Amino acid sequence: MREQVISPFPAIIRRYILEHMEYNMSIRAPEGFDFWLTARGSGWSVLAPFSIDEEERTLYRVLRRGSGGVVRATIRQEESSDLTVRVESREELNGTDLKEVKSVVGTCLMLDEDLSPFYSMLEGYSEFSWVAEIGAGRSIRCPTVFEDVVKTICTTNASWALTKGMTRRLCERLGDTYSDDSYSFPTPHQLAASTEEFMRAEVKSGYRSPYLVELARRIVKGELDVESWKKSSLDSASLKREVLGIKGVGQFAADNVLKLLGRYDFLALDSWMRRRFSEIHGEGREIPDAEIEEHYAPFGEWKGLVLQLDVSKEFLISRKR
DNA sequence: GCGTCCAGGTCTACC
DNA sequence: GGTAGACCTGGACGC
Repeated sequence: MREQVISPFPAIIRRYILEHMEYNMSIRAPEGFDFWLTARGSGWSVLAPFSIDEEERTLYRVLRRGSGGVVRATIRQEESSDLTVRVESREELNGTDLKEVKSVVGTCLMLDEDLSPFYSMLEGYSEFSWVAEIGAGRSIRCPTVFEDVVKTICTTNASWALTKGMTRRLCERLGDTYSDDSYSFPTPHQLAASTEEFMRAEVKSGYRSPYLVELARRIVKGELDVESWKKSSLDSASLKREVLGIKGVGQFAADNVLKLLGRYDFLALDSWMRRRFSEIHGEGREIPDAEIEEHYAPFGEWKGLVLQLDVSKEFLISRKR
């Protein structure tokens, strides 16, 4: 559908509107899936090239297709359970392109993840009955493991404002341009072609810069296949050892990457979680990690997710429709 | 406006 | 195996 718009915008904007194509699709969501709770409940949804509109309850994502073109997806959920996805592109898209976008959206929203075993396990814990009631437990992940790892490294030893700044500049400086203010996330090749000096000066990723460039270069050289982790047959402890092989990835970051791979065996404790746990369960006193570990041990392979929900309970319930 | 302090995880060297 | 110090940015705060 080509839009014909007569607008007061400057020429460059008007040309953009006249040239972009729009496609609308719907995606069947799993039973009880709450799109906005999932999108707003995850910090990932505000890290470029994701963005959200609180008023419209909309998630945006700029993405680079396998063939190289850049599109922007606008994702919402109306009253029905179906998700609506509007895809904007400056090139004509065919069925294969749209199928690719649909698949990426499914990956980002973890639509393929079955949480019913998790909800069944929680049935024995009345203090967590709210989790299944509101359909909590899902979050946003990136289209690639590479992007998830890069962003996780950008969260380490950084305030949230700094993390947001680093990821935004990564897209602006190294990604592909979709419009004046939206860019795709750089591919491993794009990041590998950068330098530590450029990253320090332009992305302001500081001492993380050599780690990020090295990660991308190892992937490009074929020394490291992080995408294979999605379907790895390794047990979580062995997979975690592999993740820890990336420079810049320590205990917290490795646990977080595993969570994004759908494995919740580890806690991914950061300073905010420790503080929240202390407020909720320790009357503000400092609590050793071993004690937190012990607290969630009964939840076994789900303990990381239970901790995450436990410390975010108020926020999640307040975001529920 | 400037300087100082602090928060935020990981790495490396050292014991 | 455990610990101390360095790494870097941006926000808060005091002057």
